[in-house]
Amino acid sequence: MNSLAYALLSMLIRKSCTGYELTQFLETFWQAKHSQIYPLLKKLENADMLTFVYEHQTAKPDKKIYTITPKGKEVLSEWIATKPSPPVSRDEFLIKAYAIWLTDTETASELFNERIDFYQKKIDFRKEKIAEMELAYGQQLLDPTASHFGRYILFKRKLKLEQDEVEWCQWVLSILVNNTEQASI
Amino acid sequence: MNSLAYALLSMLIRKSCTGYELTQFLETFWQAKHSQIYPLLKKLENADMLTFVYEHQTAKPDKKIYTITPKGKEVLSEWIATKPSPPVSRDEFLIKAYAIWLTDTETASELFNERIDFYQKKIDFRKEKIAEMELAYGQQLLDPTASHFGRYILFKRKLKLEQDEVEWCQWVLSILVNNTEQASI
DNA sequence: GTGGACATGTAATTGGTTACATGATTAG
DNA sequence: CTAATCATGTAACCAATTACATGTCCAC
Repeated sequence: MNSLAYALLSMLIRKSCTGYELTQFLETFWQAKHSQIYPLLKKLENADMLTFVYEHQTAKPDKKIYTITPKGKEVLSEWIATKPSPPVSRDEFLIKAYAIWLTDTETASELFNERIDFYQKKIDFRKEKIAEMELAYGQQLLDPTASHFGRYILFKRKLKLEQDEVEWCQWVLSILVNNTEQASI
Repeated sequence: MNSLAYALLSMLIRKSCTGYELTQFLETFWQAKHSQIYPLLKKLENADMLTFVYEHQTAKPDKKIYTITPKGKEVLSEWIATKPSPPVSRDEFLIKAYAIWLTDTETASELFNERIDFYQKKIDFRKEKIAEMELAYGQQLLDPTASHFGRYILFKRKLKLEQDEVEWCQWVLSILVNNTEQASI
């Protein structure tokens, strides 16, 4: 049982999903490719934590819809109370930012502008999803025992993070621009 | 050449270091254990991007002090201008936060309180380092061509991130507490 | 006609963690 | 006397990415 396994269980306890859906919606709190997810779902099924049914589709490939079992629920609930291992973040951009003094203003500005674009798209997506949730569930989102609570607080966290990233990039850009002006006087 | 290799080069271009030092100071923008770093330093040395000298120490093991070569500098500089791959973050706590509705208020509060402690320590450390930098280099930190610039902007970013994390945890805790009160009336 | 969404899987490789290994010094 | 810091390294294992593999439909 690795972290990804618990991540899958925590999504499936809210609603039954296909591996394809899990791959897409996992992004908020974990990242994994389908090549890691499909074998793991099979493993969890063998361990009696999941079951699945086929849904036949014409024109599209058949779906395998996975559902969590009582055993899966138990295993997940017990795990939540254990101490989480420290967060790991690996971001190539930060290496480049650290070494940004080696390059020219144009290259530096381009890097930061692309970073802004990248996060701006995330912000738009995030705001849309938050608005959808608030419209659909309203005050119920602030009930810690409701199944949408976790997703809601995570999206709020991510939005702040993404907005701060853009602000920070703009701050750095302002320094870069300011410096270029001074140099050309 | 993987991301870690560039992370090592970007540290070594600022000043020569031992593998041990690199392991410690890398934390801001990458994470790696010494078992990954030592073999990679050897590999970079074989590729003529690094050189090293032994520093004999009595009572402590000998040090290998690595220095970047002109080739290493060139390879690093060229890499900076290339498009960075998207950030990857894996945080077990977020899985637990997502599934927090499954547990009781006490367990949930403990998780969030421990998270606050974890980040508060980081904030203290970060503030100390920023203060040190500002004292030592002052306005020079805002010069994008100075070697401290990258480190400074990264620390500023990290501090904000860590402070926001604590604020968010406190917001969630306030919801949890508020809800417990209502339930017990 | 090309690329993307849908949908699932395996194989090969690289990246990263844990454990093994050594050894002196210092602080609690 | 136990744990932590300094200091470097290897081996075994697990986690994750990239590449291989298949097939239809729809939009541009």
